Amino acid sequence: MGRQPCCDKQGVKRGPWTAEEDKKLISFILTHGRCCWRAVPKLAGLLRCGKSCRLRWTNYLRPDLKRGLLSTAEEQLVIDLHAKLGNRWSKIAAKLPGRTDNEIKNHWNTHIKKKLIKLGIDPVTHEPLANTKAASSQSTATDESAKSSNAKDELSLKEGSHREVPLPTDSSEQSSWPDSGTNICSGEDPELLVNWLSEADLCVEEPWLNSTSSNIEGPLPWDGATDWLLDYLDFGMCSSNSVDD
DNA sequence: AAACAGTCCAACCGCCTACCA
DNA sequence: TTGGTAGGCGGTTGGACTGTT
Repeated sequence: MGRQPCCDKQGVKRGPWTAEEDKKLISFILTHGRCCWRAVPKLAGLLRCGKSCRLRWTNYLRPDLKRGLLSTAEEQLVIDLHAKLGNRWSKIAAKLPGRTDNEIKNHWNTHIKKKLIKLGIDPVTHEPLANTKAASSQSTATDESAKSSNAKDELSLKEGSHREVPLPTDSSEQSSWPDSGTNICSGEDPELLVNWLSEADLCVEEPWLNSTSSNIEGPLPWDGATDWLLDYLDFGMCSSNSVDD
C-alpha cells in the first residue's frame, strides 16, 4: 500500500528558508505553541511541508539554542556519550542543552571523527585503531584500554584540555543550563559536569515557552542570526497571553 | 585574479516507532 | 488486532564559503 509522503510535493517550497518564512513560523509558534506540525504550514501561511517546519524550528529557530562551535568540554562530553550510546544523536543532544542532534552529528562528522582518527582511535568503536601510523606514533602503551584512555586524554590536552579550559562564562553560553545548587556550570569542575549530565535527565522542555513575551528580558539565548526576532518581540508583534497555552 | 579543492552545515530523505480509531 | 497517521531519528546531499595553487 505504501506510505503516504509527509507532504504534497507539488506546491511545496524547498531549499533554504527566507527571513520572511522564519518570521511566519516563529510568529505562529509563539502564538499557538507547537501543535500538529502537519497543520502548521497551512495555518502559518507557509508553502512548506510540516516536516520542514519542524526541522527548521528544532534545528535553527528555537530560542533556547546555543550557537557556535562546541566548547572543549562539550566536545569531550559528546565523545564520552558517543562511546556509550553510539550514533544516537538525539540522545546525545538531550544531554547537551541548547544543542541539536543535527548540530552534534555535523560536528562529529566534520571535526571529532577526524581528530579521533588522527589520534589513532576508531570513531565507531572508540578502540585504538590497529596498525595505524597514528596509533603507533601517538602511543607506545601495550595495554589496549590504557592506550584508549591515553589517546583520549591526549585529545583533551591537544585541544586545550577540558580539565583546564573553563566552560564559556558569558551569559549567552550559559543561558540554557538549568539552575542547580552545585556550581556545575562554573567550569571549575567539568568532571562533575560530565557525571551530572550522565546521571541526570535534564529538563530542557523549552522553559522559555512558559514565559510570556512581556517577561522576556535581557539578551535572548540565540545569536545575531535571528536578531530580527528581538525587534519582533520589542514591537510586541505577539500577544503576551498567547505563548503559554 | 581565477580555478580548483576542501570544509562546513542547513536541509532533505526515508525509515522507524508511538499513538489512535 | 490492525491499519493509518504524525512525529522523530539518523544518514546523506548540495550549495555556500574558505583556503590553496
